[in-house]
Amino acid sequence: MSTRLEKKLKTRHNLMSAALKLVEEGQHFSNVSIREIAKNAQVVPTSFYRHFTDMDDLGLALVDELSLVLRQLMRKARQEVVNPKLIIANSVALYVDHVYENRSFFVFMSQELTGGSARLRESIRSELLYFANELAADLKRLNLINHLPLDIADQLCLQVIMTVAMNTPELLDLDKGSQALEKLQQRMEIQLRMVFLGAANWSSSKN
Amino acid sequence: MSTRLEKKLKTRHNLMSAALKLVEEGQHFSNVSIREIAKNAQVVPTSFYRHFTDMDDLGLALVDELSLVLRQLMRKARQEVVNPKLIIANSVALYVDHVYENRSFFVFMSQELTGGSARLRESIRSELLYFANELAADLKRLNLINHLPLDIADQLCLQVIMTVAMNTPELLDLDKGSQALEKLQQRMEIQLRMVFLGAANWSSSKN
DNA sequence: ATTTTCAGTGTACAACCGTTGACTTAAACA
DNA sequence: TGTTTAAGTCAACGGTTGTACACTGAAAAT
Repeated sequence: MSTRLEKKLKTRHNLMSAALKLVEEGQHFSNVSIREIAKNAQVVPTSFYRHFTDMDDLGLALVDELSLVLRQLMRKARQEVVNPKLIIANSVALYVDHVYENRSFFVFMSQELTGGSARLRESIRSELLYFANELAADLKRLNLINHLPLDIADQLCLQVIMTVAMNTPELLDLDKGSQALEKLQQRMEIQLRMVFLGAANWSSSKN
Repeated sequence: MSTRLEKKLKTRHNLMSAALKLVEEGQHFSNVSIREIAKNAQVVPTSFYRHFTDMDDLGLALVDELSLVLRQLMRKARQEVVNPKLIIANSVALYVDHVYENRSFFVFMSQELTGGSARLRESIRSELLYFANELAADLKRLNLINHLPLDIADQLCLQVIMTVAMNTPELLDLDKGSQALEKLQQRMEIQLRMVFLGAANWSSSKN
């Protein structure tokens, strides 16, 4: 009924999902045990080693999946070509939605960006950097930052990504319909607008 | 030779230092065990409970000490009243120095800002918020942001703090004299200048 | 049809964990 | 001087951990 490879991949996926689930439930990734993961994946503990050498190994695999989640977000954003006037507010709303839809991934990312092993941190950072470059390409394509010097445009996009990432841990602590979330969302919009405004006025300043 | 209270406080301090040391050595705070801390503090494990009910309790005590470290930074910054033209570059350099001088605290703060228990996270966030308000008061006193609307000034200061905090994890991964550190420092300066520039041009924009 | 491969099983062990309760002993107190 | 207080000790518990090793059984390869 199912090939061996299919079964293996399925178990692998179950292990990763189990880890993610435990992280989403509040545990720190470095505190999740192999046995706990195996139990949640309905597999005996030693089976873990058939798929990953290490928890770090599993973490890196999760980062890879994370990149898919980010790419998916990018695609959603591209489809919603809107009035440039509202692009910031819309993008923030889109992001917030995406975070709630893929909560566990963003919990994992936020945690490991600052707390994980050196390799995991590095891995996530380079993922964000890649994402920033994608954003830069998109904004250029939409003629939104063409008037800026190239290095300033890149810097701007990196800062946008970092600003969003920086607000994510707090975002993850708030309930979906809450007033606090509304406030945070507004704050993100203001921060982004400030950054854009700063970039726009960069050349005209005496730097 | 020494009062009972002195001895107690000393042991308490040893426990906190031991925890901090283990965190600095690469472990995540939530992964540090009471026994390990006790061993490093040259005390029997059960002695831990004479001082803290919990690891969370110890964590909150560390946040309190952290606030002292931040206040100390603020004081240093106030003494260095410099040419406003260079204030950003100087402040960044000052901050970087302070981070290297109090490495373990900033490792702890970075970790727990995103990864710790809900209470710890909240505690550190409010610490940063307090710090942002202090900064706002100082900048107003120096007539550096007096021309801005009050809410924008506050928003600016919060964003400055968040920008610095956001870059700290990466800062902690770099060696003191390295070229990568130099680059990061420059990036922080640019980011801060962008934010200031954005705030300065806020009113004149159509918001 | 027979052999090989290998994902998943089961057992086992030594190390570590948090926390308990009863104890010692020296400083603080009356 | 005698009594109280409480920081630090000690032994012990039940539970969890990572991982080694030998195994099974069905899919894949021959």
